[in-house]
Amino acid sequence: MGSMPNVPAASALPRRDQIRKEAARLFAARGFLGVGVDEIGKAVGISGPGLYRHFAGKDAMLADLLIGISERLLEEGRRRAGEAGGTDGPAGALDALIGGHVDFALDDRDLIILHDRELLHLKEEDRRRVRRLQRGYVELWVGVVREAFPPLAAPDAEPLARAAVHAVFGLLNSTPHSAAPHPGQPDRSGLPRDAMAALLHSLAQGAFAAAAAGAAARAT
Amino acid sequence: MGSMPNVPAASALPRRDQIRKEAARLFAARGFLGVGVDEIGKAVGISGPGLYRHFAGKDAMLADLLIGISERLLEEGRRRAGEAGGTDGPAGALDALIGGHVDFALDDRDLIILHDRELLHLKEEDRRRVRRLQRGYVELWVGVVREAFPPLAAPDAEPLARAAVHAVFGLLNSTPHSAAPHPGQPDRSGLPRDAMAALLHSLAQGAFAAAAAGAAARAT
DNA sequence: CCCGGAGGTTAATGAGCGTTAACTCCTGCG
DNA sequence: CGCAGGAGTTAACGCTCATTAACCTCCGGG
Repeated sequence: MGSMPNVPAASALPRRDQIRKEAARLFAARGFLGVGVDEIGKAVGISGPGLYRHFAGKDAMLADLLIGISERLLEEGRRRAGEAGGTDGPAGALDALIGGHVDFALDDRDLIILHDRELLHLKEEDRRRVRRLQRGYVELWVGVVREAFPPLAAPDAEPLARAAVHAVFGLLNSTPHSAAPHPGQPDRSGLPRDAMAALLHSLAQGAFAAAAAGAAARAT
Repeated sequence: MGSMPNVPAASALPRRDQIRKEAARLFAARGFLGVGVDEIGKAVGISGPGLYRHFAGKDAMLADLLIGISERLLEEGRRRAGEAGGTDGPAGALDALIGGHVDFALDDRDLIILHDRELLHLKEEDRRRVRRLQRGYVELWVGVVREAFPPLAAPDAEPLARAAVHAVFGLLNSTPHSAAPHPGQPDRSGLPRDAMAALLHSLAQGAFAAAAAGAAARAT
């Protein structure tokens, strides 16, 4: 049990991580139900049921991916918001949240796609777990946004803030759609990565600002 | 062939439309590959292969849905933008486009979900057709947005404008995620429909305004 | 030296599912 | 009346696919 597994150093990644990566790519490209285990096996150089030495089943792979990304999002979000919030106040915290999510959307496109596309193929228990993590992430954002934009801090503006956060997630997660299907990680529709990141950042901030302005106007 | 089909008047909808509606609902809820033809049949009161009297196959149902919504989006978009653009200029045209898309997202949630979730399950030919329609729709928006926001009209700001449009689509199409899975069409997370529509409208405008401001700043 | 377990392999199993075949049943029309 | 054809039904076929079984092969530590 405790024996150190000899690292082949040929693949740089442990088998399990290699499977994760390829499975994510395939699931994102053709959907969870659209890819067979043989295909995933072939992608990592073993074939078919050999995967069952590493995962309990196809469902388990998806669960692992979705739980993993949900945890990372929440954890990183808390960390960044906490750090930036301490030094730069709520506005800085929101900036940090946006920046973190943009990085995720640009660098882990496959997982972002799966994150809200394949949730329904999880078994009840795993689904609940992922949803709890997602809810926590949303709450984190809602709190920060309401601190950063006072008009949204009014008690009856809470549903508004929450809906705005959901909508901005949709905005930030849209990058997969504006990019080519599966090439490695090239620049997208003519925009270099940094320009895209800056654009998404601006769009998100502009959206929140507009929501706050609307709420302020409605509050008379 | 030309015989008028007797309308039973019990279902109000022709069989074909009834199938379309139920299929859209089921596909949106569980994914194209996740629902069987027997299930669709049961949803419309006939069972299993009876569907083949109305559609050539399961693929044909999905193709019908995706082509239909893509055509309606483009057609309605052109109509609204044309009308509003004539009287209220580019800003009015953009407003009309946003309003139209918001209506779609709120009233035809199932189709909006399918629209960018299940495109890959179409046969090459149908997929190309849908993509051509989608591209036309995007171009319509890009043109209007660039007219409405002069800083985006600069030649080198074109990729920026296109990316912004994609992102705003993501924002507007996000409503499915912030709502309950499948109940009829109730109010969503506490927000009445009109408030949600107004919010989405504000968010979209704020996002575009921010993109334009960013482009103006970058142009020195 | 051996032997135990990690990591694979191929073959078999069994369920699910899209589609087709072969029959009804009803209804409007000539 | 008779019959053509639209609309359904159930049964059967064929294929895919996740999972399991049975078997093999290294390799590191007692």
